[in-house]
Amino acid sequence: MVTLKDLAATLGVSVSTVSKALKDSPEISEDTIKRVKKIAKELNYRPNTLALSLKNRKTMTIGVLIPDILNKFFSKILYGLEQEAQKSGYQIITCLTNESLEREKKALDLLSNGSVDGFILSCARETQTENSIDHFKNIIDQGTPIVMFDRVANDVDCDKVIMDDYKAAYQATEKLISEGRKNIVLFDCLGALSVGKLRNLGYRKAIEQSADYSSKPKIYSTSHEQQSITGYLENMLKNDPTIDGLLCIDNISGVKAVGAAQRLGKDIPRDISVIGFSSDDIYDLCYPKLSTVTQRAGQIGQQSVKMLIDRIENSNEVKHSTTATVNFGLDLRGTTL
Amino acid sequence: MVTLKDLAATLGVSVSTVSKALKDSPEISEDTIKRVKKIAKELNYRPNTLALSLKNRKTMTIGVLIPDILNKFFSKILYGLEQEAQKSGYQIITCLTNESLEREKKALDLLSNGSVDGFILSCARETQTENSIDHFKNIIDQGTPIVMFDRVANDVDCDKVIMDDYKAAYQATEKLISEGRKNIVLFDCLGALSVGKLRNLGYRKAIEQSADYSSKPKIYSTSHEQQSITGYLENMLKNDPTIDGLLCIDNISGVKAVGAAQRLGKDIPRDISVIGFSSDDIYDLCYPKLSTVTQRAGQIGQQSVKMLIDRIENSNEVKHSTTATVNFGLDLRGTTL
DNA sequence: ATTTGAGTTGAAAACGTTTTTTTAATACAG
DNA sequence: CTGTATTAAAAAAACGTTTTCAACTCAAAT
Repeated sequence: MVTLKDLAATLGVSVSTVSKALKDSPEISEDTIKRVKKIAKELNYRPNTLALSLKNRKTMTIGVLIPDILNKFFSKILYGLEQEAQKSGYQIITCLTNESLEREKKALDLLSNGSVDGFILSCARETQTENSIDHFKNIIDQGTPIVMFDRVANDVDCDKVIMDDYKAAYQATEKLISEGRKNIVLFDCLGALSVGKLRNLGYRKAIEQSADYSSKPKIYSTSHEQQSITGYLENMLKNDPTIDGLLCIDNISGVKAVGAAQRLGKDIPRDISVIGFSSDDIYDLCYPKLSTVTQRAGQIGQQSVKMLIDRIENSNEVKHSTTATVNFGLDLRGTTL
Repeated sequence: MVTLKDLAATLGVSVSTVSKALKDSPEISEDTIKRVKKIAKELNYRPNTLALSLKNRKTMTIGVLIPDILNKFFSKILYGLEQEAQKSGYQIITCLTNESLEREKKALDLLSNGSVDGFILSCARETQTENSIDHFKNIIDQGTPIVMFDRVANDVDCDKVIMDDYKAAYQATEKLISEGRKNIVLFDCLGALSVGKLRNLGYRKAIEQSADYSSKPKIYSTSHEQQSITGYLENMLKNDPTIDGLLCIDNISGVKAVGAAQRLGKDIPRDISVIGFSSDDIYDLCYPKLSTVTQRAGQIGQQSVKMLIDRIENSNEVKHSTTATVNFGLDLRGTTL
């Protein structure tokens, strides 16, 4: 690593002269500037980011906490975050919390000592189950801004980016009702996740509000172990054979449900309509293609970065927290009428 | 941010005393140590990582370059990397190169000024197409170690972690031959990727070497646009109706092929056997479940971290580059006999 | 009473920057 | 000539650490 000192030494001038020359300071003579730049290029000098960050108390780095990188929704988010951060010259340092509260705390702790200018995060499952929020509050009190997305903690005062999960489930359910379905079921393997609750609520509301629909809301739920989902769905469809509408509120079970129904000899979408939630290209993995509520993951990421950078770069202004809502899509493909 | 200076000021001692006290130096009296630690805890002092890195010329950070985070193989790798890095107290800073050579160069450039202790990367598609390697060599010459995984550049002298793609394709093909298949096709949408070439080679070799198999190798290839793959596969199976064995060498088209074959009225695995490549749980998204060559992505990640940290922490020793080969699995599920 | 030395503490340098303050040298006006 | 601008460069301080070395205090040993 070649430093200013090295340049100064080879040229026989002082470090400060070199530093100024490299930024075209008017204090330095044209000639010196030229010489300095020449040698800097020759020796491939590049300023040490660490030293700069230390000096400026600004790292141009965003800490990102992702609960589950294996979930495509989150990898898409990460993609959006990266894209947008890069535009403004920010780096991203990613920590995978793996749905664990402890790891979330650790990650926050590790980075909140000057390593990052702010955080963008989605709460770990455990964090939401236990409704733990003090660790967030500490960071914020300490002056480091946080933007939460998707799985947000309502009781923490910070900027948030969400999708209108309530409305999405509501509209998807409405669609099923409008098809004349009589036994519309919500399948939930999201556990205590905030988004799951909202989707449940939206479904219920749509069912209860509809004049054309006489049955009660009916929710099947199971824990989030992916392995058994296929089996669970098959049993569900076997034991409750009049199900003719199915809203799957997680990322993947829509596709599995289509397969399960077909194996039971059901014709899709004649006998049963299926709508999934997805940020994925997974809809193409069954036939007919899955109709989905589409989460605009990329947009959520972009929006989060914008809000965080705004906070960081205007940290002097006081401005109370805002919540941005990113639009969802209701993409009707082959599994609905 | 509370610093040593702050602690020193509140206690009326010097900064050096505080520093030493916090690390239980025998130079410092028991009493002082106690007082220092107490106040440090009270004020929630945490050492500034930036300052430490600058001082120690060691960042405990690994730069990771991922070509495509939307590819589950890579997200699994990232997961493995994180897990393993954490064990040794290393941070990971991720850059998504998005398959672009230019972004790969930029990322390397950005981080190779003291921000990271080493790199772990898989080459961008463009890098492999253009066979560009100088940017890697520069980094290495400069003294920063690189570990490459999966998509490696043969002409760069550095540690590498790969799967035996050649052998994997060979064995998968052998399996199809041993079923008595007569028209075994390889479907390739991997373009110029190094791993794709190896898989092609393995397939060819198995076909050509087999005494029981009379046809020539037959390879269908298309560009890597995911959208059209389903259609392409359907056409392929329609136009070449005697295909009875199919080796799909990318992550996703195996599932699509199963669907396509079924839509053409073929019974799987009676009429046609399908084997995919995967690091994914995607095998469960068709029925019967997809037989796959399984890439142990997590292991690849772990191994990469181990090798890099070994390099970093023993940078004094000269030791020539090694290539680790991580085992693959041949998981026969429902789409083979 | 002086020396030795152990036990504590503090000062200073270093890591690589930027920026403010000083210094030195030259040019010009009175 | 003297004093004052002007210019160009260097020195020093700062960011937050760690570490080496110096300094001081007090008691024990001579």
